[in-house]
Amino acid sequence: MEREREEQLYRLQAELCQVLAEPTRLKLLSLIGERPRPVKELVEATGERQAKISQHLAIMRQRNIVRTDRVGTEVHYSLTDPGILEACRITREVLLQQLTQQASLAAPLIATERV
Amino acid sequence: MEREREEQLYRLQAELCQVLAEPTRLKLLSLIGERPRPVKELVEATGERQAKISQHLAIMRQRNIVRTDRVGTEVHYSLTDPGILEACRITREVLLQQLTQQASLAAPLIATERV
DNA sequence: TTAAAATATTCATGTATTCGAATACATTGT
DNA sequence: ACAATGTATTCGAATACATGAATATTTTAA
Repeated sequence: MEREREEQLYRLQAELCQVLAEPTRLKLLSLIGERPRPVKELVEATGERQAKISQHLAIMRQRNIVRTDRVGTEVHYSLTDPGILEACRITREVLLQQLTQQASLAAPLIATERV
Repeated sequence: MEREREEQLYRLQAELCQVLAEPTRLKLLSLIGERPRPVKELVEATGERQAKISQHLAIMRQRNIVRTDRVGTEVHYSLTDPGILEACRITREVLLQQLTQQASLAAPLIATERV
């Protein structure tokens, strides 16, 4: 039963990470993280089609990552838990670490330009 | 061009998160994070089939999340960058936050046992 | 050199995800 | 009530992903 519970947690954690596993959603989280935003603004800022943005927002709503409130005809999106930004930040950091590491591996090869 | 670069980064970040978006891989990262481990041990600890573990390890190898070195017939896996553990930790934390929040929302409903 | 142990790969298949296109829904102002 | 604006949903197609089964590869020890 303890095992079962642990697996359940890993499954949920994976689902959470799945939300972060899409470039458009990462961009949206970053934008919404700065301040609450109407969909219109998100569409504009990303340059993506409205339907696409709406779909991604729907996914994040379902996961309770974002919340909405209406302001007239607009729907404003904000983060349910700003902690998600930390997750974004860390993954970005790990990525950059990876990239610089790869770059420093590649540098000598580029410098000598030999195989 | 700046735009292009930013999109590229989001794409890579998403790919990194994709690695974290699978329960078995999260479990594996946790195990490997404790100390380097031979595949055998990972198979045993997870209770999953060897092929499955090997496939997930292959994915993480391709993404440079883990590295290997042979010790006799065994292949020992270790983390390339322990920073990835931070990412796991944060996402787990956000998840738990979410769960307790939902629980506290549900509690009054359960207490009164009414619809 | 062969057997055994440990690990990796390939292939087939079912399932999930993403996206565009079209359309529906909701709110406000007239 | 209607038009306009802003947002959401549905559907189909393409693609990606996870998994089991079978098989291959590598290393050691005999």
